Amino acid sequence: MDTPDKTQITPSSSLSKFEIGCHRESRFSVKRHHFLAPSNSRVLQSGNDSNTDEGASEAVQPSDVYDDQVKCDNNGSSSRGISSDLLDEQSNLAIELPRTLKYDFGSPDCSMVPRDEILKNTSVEVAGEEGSSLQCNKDQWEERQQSFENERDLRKIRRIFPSEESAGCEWVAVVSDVADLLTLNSSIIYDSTEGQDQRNADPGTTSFASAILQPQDDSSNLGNAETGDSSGSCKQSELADPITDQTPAILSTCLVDKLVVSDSGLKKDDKEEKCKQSSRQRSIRRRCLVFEKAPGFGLHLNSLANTSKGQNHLSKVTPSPMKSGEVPHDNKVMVTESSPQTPAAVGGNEADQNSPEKKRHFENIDESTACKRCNCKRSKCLKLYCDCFAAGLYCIEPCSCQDCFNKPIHENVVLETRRQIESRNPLAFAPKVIRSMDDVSDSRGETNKTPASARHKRGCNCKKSSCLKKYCECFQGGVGCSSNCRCEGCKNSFGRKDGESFSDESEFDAEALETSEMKAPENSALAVVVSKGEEYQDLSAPSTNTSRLPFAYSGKLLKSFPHFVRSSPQVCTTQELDSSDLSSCRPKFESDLQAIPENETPKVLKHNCPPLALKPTSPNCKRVSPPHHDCSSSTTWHTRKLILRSVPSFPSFSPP
DNA sequence: GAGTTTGAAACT
DNA sequence: CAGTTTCAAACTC
Repeated sequence: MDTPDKTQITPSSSLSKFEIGCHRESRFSVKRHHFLAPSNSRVLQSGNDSNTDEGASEAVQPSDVYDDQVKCDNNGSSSRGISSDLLDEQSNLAIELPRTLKYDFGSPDCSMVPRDEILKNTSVEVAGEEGSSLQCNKDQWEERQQSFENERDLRKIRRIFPSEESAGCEWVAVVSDVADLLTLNSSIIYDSTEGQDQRNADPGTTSFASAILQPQDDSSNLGNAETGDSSGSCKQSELADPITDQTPAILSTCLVDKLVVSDSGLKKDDKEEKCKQSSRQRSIRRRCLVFEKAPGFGLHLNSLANTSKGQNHLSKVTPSPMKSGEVPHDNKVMVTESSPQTPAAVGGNEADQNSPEKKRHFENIDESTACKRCNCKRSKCLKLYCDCFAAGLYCIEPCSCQDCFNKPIHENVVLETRRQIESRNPLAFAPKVIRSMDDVSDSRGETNKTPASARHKRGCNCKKSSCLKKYCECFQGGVGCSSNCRCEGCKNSFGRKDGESFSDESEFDAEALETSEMKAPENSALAVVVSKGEEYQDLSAPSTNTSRLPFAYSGKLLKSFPHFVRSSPQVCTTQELDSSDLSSCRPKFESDLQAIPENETPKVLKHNCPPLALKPTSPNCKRVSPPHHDCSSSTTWHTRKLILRSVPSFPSFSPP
């Protein structure tokens, strides 16, 4: 039998430890995924050498993770397969144990003494009976699943679990509390974790997240089906603890376990069933995590613009449907995420929303447009031609691109390409549209109707479209043209640039605007940065500032949310933001959002934090409101939040 | 769905 | 920096 030796485990153990401190969300997801892989057996051997830092980095290498991910996917033994019905109870146990052990073990500050004991016991038993092989391929894994010895191991493990449940209640509760804290108030995340969270969105995280999404369609469905009617509590945990999904696996796991453990009324069989469900639920959680991460990058309209006109702002933020790996939970997740404080917002239709079809119906989203996806054929999605790439997002299955390299598995290529592009144009990946409250009264004397004087970063160069079609980036972004534009015959309904005038203002309003409303910003692929005061004011007072953009972001759709790619960090304080020169400053501002120095409160937060409204008080409170008037604010806000947390510079592996 | 138009991005 | 080419989205039919 293939049993990893402890030396191999060691790194993992120390790794987990490290991860908890520095890369909670993502790393954990990564690890967990690992565990689901056939080769996860090695985890079982996680010995006590948690002190061994050596090799930790190696184990943490995103590339490694991705590689594993790829392997898993390729050999058909993805987490999906394991977490699904294919495995019996024992399998689930075998899988869960490592996961639990690892995290528990690695968690330095987690009061899991009981589990340490368990770990030791488990480690000894499992490792002792099994061989010392370092590798465990699928076949071996399967064989192992069938072996009597393995069953015996599992039985032993099972014997451990019961006591663990009770013994672990304490730490579970602790962790769960933490998770709750994380969930209850997004702002706490910043306050309490500061630098840590900043690292959450390292490339590895997002990349990995992206990677794990695709193969989970089945499990997704499974989970959906199961949670849809059988585990209301589970769903609640997901809905009520959106952040938890991003939190370390231990948190998620704990929560799940908590559900089981806390349910004293359950019989053993019920608990076992719960246990199985837990593993499946974890799969769901991973997906959730993915989605949370996905929209993290920048305020691209890809993410913002697609808010529904209707009541359903929640759904608007819904990540685009994942192709084959479709994750029906995406909507739910996003909803949860977008309005963590308002479960009621979704609670009412929770069950219904779990159904993709019903959710879509609920969302009232045009399927065909709800998911914007690229269709690159020759750029390999590694050029700005690609909307996904340009938006700092990974392509996902819904994309129809060919020879796409903009995927997590090609992370290095993507990052390198991005680096090169940024070297040429530091603002290449910066949001294209800047919105500033201060800019309301256009000092340039432009006849602009765009609320809050949103402006395209570079301006357009339209010649024939009269800036009335989506060919025009200004129009597409729902902003008026400015002096930065070199357009000819500008008739931008959002505001024409200098020197351009409408022969008939009424015509403008009635026709151009109407046309705009029908076509423009719905699927805007442009990125938007809300700067300075408006960032908050506009958000909190959606109906006022956006009056001029009746349709600006009322688009029904949301571009898909391929996973964002970390953007290079830039530094800029909001103080540097001068309303008169937002264009030049924007990048810096953006960087504040995207790249928060580790262990340091982002300046943007220090200076503008107030509003940061990081403390959404009401579900309906419109925090960030891109132009659309609907309630997507909370969602948008969430996006902002994610940005702050998830666009860190390269993670620092230096211990705190 | 195929073909055309358009303008940004990339290239020279 | 300007001109040209490439590219993919937007648009039209």
